[in-house]
Amino acid sequence: MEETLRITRPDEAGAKGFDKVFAFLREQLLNGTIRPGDRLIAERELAVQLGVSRPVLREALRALAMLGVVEIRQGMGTVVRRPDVSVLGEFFTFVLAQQSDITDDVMQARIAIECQAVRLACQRAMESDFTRLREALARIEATIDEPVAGGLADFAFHQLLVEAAHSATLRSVYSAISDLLTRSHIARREVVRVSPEMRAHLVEDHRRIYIALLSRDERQVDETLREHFAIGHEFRLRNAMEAARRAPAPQENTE
Amino acid sequence: MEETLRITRPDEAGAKGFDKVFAFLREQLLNGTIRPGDRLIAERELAVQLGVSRPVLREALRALAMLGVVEIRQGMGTVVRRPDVSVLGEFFTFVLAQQSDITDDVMQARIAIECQAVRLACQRAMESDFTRLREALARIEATIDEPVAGGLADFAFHQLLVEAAHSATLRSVYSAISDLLTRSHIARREVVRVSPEMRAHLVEDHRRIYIALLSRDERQVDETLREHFAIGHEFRLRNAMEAARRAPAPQENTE
DNA sequence: GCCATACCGTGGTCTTACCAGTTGGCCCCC
DNA sequence: GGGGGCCAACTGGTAAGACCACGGTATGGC
Repeated sequence: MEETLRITRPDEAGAKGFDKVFAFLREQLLNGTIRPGDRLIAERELAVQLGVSRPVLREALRALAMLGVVEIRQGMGTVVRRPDVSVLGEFFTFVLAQQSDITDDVMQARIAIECQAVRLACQRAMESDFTRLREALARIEATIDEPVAGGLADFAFHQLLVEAAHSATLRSVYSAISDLLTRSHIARREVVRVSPEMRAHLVEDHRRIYIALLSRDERQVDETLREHFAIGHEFRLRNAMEAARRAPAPQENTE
Repeated sequence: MEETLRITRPDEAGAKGFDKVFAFLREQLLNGTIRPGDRLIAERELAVQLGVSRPVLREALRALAMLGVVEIRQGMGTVVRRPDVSVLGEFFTFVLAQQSDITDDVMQARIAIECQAVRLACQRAMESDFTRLREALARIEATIDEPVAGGLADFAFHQLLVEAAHSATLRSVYSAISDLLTRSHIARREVVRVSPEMRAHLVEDHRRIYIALLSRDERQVDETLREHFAIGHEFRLRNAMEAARRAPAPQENTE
């Protein structure tokens, strides 16, 4: 599999050019050799040190900038950033532009994170978490008749569930995922009205989750949450069928 | 805010160079003017048409490639891709890498993904998935005495569990996470030996997961998997305490 | 008719030069 | 002596032209 190895082995790994540079920087960033806030050395010098031309180095830097790992500013230099979820906006825009059916798949990841989060929350949730959850519950109840505000309240509640786990990783992954789901909701805002029975059910459903979390029983809260998602899914399917002729449009305000 | 507009307005929007090119391609892609599967015109010609140099155009193309929107292949040309969630893996790798005490926290995300994956797998797993799981199981058994190979076999099994869910999103997130965990394992490879009783248990534990998946009972397979993780966690803690004086070093080969 | 080779188009890279913001120091003027 | 403006030396941003490496295709010999 090893191809005829090059005579002019430049310096290190088999990769060359862009791949080499990208891999190098990636490694430095992941290893912590280069840390957020650091300022990279100048492009010209860095290019020499890595044994590549400046354009190639710039390609790699642009790629990293696209991932939000570094920030390039003219005259200032290139500094390492701590990437946050804001970068995902660019990406999700492209994803949603072409495949709208991805939401179902992403939803699976959301359920995964959220269910694990509530389990963790059973161990780690503090009084302040419960307080905020109660407030969110009240807001869900108060905005039950408003499609937009109701959806936001709903989302806020679930967000707080994840916060209660006090896990930075779960929080990061979840926010990225929920960002995508939120965008898709907004994108297809040909709102299907929420039936009155459904509204009452929504409040009760979230309250049950809250109660389950209060008991700090991992299994119970997990299952309660899964039921909530299952019902939301079923409801979404029903709506999709009813409104099948104008668009495959779910509504917002279900979970 | 509009700065003193340039006399040499090149052609269109206020942006110039990279930004102009990126915005142009972005627009074309989102508008559907360029669709997935299409092949972009050659770099040289495209650069001329856009009124920029080739390196700049290449920077933009690399950026898009990083987002998974296009795929650049030497000799073939640049083709538009249907972006999928696989890009998230690259992103999460960077995001999660820079949170301080990764492993424990990331492990929670891993459990989250894997447990959801096996649940989905209960619905979607095909015969081929089971076949590969059986093979992985055999490999675990065969390499039970080899620390490195054993760890790989262990990892492969869990990887296959996620594959069986047939969810691109779960797969992407999982690969990013497991990549990080693998790194941390390698980083602290002052291997603590796996006790003999533990070895026998390992094989049996994975077999139980496989059996549970065979039954396609979501609850059961979820719980079996969680037990597996819990035992691995406990074992890791015990080892950490035993070897407390030289480093907080878990071993590889537990889960 | 088949296979090997040369050709052509593609991305991949290098080189060199110059343009454009930022910064900081130096000098001149007040 | 102090303050403000100018200039120089950074930094990244862009341009042009050449060449290399890879893939497919066409064309030649066999």
